[in-house]
Parts: sequence; structure tokens; C-alpha cells
Amino acid sequence: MSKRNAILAAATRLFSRNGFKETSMSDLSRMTGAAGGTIFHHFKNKEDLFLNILKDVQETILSAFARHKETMAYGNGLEMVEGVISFYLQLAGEMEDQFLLLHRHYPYQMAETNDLCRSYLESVHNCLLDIFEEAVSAGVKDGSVTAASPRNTAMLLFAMVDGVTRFNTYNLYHAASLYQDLIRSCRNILTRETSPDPM
Amino acid sequence: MSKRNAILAAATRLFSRNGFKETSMSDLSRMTGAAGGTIFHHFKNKEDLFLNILKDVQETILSAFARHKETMAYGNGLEMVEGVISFYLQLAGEMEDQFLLLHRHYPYQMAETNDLCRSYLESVHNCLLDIFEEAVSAGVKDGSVTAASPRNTAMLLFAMVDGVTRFNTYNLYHAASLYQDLIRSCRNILTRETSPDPM
DNA sequence: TATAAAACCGACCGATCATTCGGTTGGGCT
DNA sequence: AGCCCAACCGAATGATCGGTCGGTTTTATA
Repeated sequence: MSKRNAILAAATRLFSRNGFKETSMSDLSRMTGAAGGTIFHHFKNKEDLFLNILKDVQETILSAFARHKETMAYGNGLEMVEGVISFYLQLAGEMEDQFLLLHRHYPYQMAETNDLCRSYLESVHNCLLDIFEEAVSAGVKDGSVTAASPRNTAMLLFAMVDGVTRFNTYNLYHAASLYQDLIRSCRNILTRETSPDPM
Repeated sequence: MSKRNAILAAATRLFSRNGFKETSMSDLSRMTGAAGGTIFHHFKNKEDLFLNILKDVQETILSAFARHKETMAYGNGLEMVEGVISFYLQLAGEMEDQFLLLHRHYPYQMAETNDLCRSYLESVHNCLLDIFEEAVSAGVKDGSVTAASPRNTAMLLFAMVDGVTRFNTYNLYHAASLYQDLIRSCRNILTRETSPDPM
């Protein structure tokens, strides 16, 4: 592996596990075997290194879901939603560090002053919400799903699924046993036959 | 307000908005008007200051929910769950900084090596999960709620509600308009009449 | 093999950090 | 008044940080 990629890989792990400020360039230097100057030869500063990592995260997630979208073939919208959820859970398990990075606050703080950073984050979140919404809307059309607002429903599903993956990274709970209940709960949200709409 | 309390208040705001490492003692000194030495007169170091804040957060949240538990009187378990959820959302709005602090990664990282920190965090999370679970169990008993595992159901509800409050702190979405859909979705999760339990 | 560019090195720099310490202030007690 | 102790101050300190720079090695090309 090239030294540049080794730096990117180590930084992804350290930034996601320990945080951006908490990771020093000498930590990176020690972990990769690269001299201090070498890191700054490949990346103009620490922030630029972080943005390159975020770029990789965005590209990886977008392409993974694009591939999923092509290959998936479900009977109806409800099954499509469930397929998206389990794909999300599986991906979050495989790319633990990258998802953990997106669960940190630093990227969102940086996004307030850095347009490139904000565009990466918006791109990822829009991608995820769009694919949830698309599946919900398909379900509404074919009658397998009941939802007043597909976008809001997508956000609630995303909040719940993402919250469960977060439980795993915090070490307070073991969330793996929640997966079956999670899928069932999502189905309940989506398949209420009568939408009484009180008030 | 005493200088000690001013330091605690300013540190709560700065740690939650900007992060622990990102907040310097000179920032705190500037914001409170207290000299550097004064901060270390009241708290033996930066970590001790953080732990005192976490202690306050824990006490505030626990007493708020204890008060809610005393005063609440609902017709059935389902209404009780909905009452807990709206109380949680209201509290998260009133105590934005404290909840934001709990959404950061730093406390959970510190909990890995600091027993006191871990006990504060576990105390808060157990309190929240317990009150959700209690309401769900009450609903199962009086027939207003259907749930295979009250604990797992409580965790899923918590994950969803907490995820929505998180959407507000990240500035990508405006989550306030989600509240009605959130309550409706929770009701759907809880009131599925038939639990077909396939497989 | 000659040459230029890219990769790499590590000593060095100024800035900033958390923390220390000797000294000052002011309110409560006798 | 005299005393004490907690609250408070701010200059000083050593460590660590992100980043620079002049020079060496490796690689690609011809």
C-alpha cells in the first residue's frame, strides 16, 4: 500500500475512534511509519487530510447504495424498505470507522464554515434519505405502505435505524439483538391499515 | 452568581457546543472573567471540571423525570408512553446544552477509562430506558400496547426519539415538523393489534 | 546511464495548551 | 483590631501541537 493510502487509512481510524483534535500528527506518524514531513507532502494540512477522508467516505457510501439500488428487486415497496434497512445495517457493520466518523460532531461543526465539508455531508444524508423515501413512495404507490408524508416517514425510519447503529458504537448496550424488533417496528410504522388521523 | 457556578455554566455551553478538547481554559477564563488560577482553585483539573458538569446533567435529568413520574396520570399505558415522549422532547428543548453534551462522543470515550464518568452516563441512560420500559409494560398489562419485549421496544422508541432530537442539533434538517409524525409512528409501533410473528 | 520529478525524511519553529505558584483581597469570626 | 481561610489573581512553565524546510532517496522516463 502506498504511504498516502496508509496515512488515509490510519487517519480514518484515529479520527473516527479518538476524534480530530484528539489525534495528533505525531500519532499518525507513529502509526504509519511516515515522517512528519511526508504527511504534509501529501496533504497540505490537517483539515485537508480530513476532507480527503470525508470525500472517500462519501464516494464509498454513495457507490454502495447505487450498487444496491441496481441489484435490488423486491415484490413491493414494503419489502424494498426492509431491504434498504438491512443493507444499511450490514454496511454500517462493514464500514464501522466511516460510519462512526459521520456520527461525530466535528464534521458538522466544520461544515458550518467549510462549504466543501458541508457538501460532502449533505450529499451522504440526501443519498440515504432519498433511497428511504423512494422505497416508501413505491410502497405507497403499490399499496403495501401507508404513509402521510413519505419524506417525513423516511426521516423517522432513518432516525430509528441510525439510532440503533449508534447504540452499538457507544458501549452501553448490545444492539445486535434489536435487529429483529427493529424490522418489525418499521413494518408497523409502514403498514397501519387505517390512518384515522384524529383531530 | 458565584464564580464557580459561572465557570460551570460557561464550560457546559462551551464543551457541548465546541467540544472538550476544542475548549481551552483561556476560553473559559475569557468568557467568565475568572483568572486562570481561579478555575484550578475550584476544580483540580479540566477532567474534574468535566465530571462536575456531567454530575449536574445527571442530577438534573434524573430529578426532572422523577418529578414527571410523580405528576403524570394517564388513562392507559399507551398514553403514558406518549406523555413520556413529549416530556422528553420538551426537556431536550429546554436543556439543549446538557442534551448536546450527552450526544457527543467524548463522554463515552472517557467512560471507557473513568468509572465515575461511566456511572453518570449509565445512570442517565438507565433512567431514560426504565421510564420508557415502565410505560410500555403498563400498556401491555392494560391491553393498550402490544410489545413482545418491553425492554427492546423501549430501546427502539428511545433510539427514534433521540435520533429526531439529534436532527435538530445537526443543522441539516429542521426536525420540529417531525413531531406529529413521530408520535403517530410510535403509536403504530405499539398498537399493532395482531402480532403475526412469522417464522 | 542521465535527469527530473515525486516521495520521503527528521530536525526545527512559533504558538498554544493545561497546570503551577507566590501573592493579594475580602468577608466572617473572636 | 487582629486573624484566618477561601476566593481570586496573573505571570511563568514545560510539554505538545500543527506546520516548515533543506536535503536525501526512490521512481519513472528517455
